[in-house]
Amino acid sequence: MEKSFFQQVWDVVIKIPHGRVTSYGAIAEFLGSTGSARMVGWAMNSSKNTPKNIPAHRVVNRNGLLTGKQHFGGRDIMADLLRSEGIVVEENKIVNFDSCFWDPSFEL
DNA sequence: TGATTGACCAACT
DNA sequence: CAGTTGGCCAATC
Repeated sequence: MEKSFFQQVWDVVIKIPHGRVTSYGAIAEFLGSTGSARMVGWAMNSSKNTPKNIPAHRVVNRNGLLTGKQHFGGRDIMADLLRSEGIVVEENKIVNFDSCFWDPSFEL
């Protein structure tokens, strides 16, 4: 059985270290194409459809902006979760994004 | 069953 | 500098 694109995304996101973040494009590129970045977002949306707990709050856009925070059910749930992990978030974006950025192709 | 959208990114105009 | 297009895969209308 071959994993679908979504399952591969989940597998990578789950392996993100605590207190670390990554971008949709990084995951998509790791999987093969930057064009699949949109699918990563969809995978997050479907993440609730899987028994695995997907730390989608650790996945942000290329600018470190919390684009999908609105999908967390609340307004600043995503930012609050990131702050809880030691990540500095301000105005819906990660301040030290460059410091806590995690590249799947680099550490995985 | 075909067309559109979707939490993106990069390049082109 | 800002707006548009192409790309990728899957789900929803």
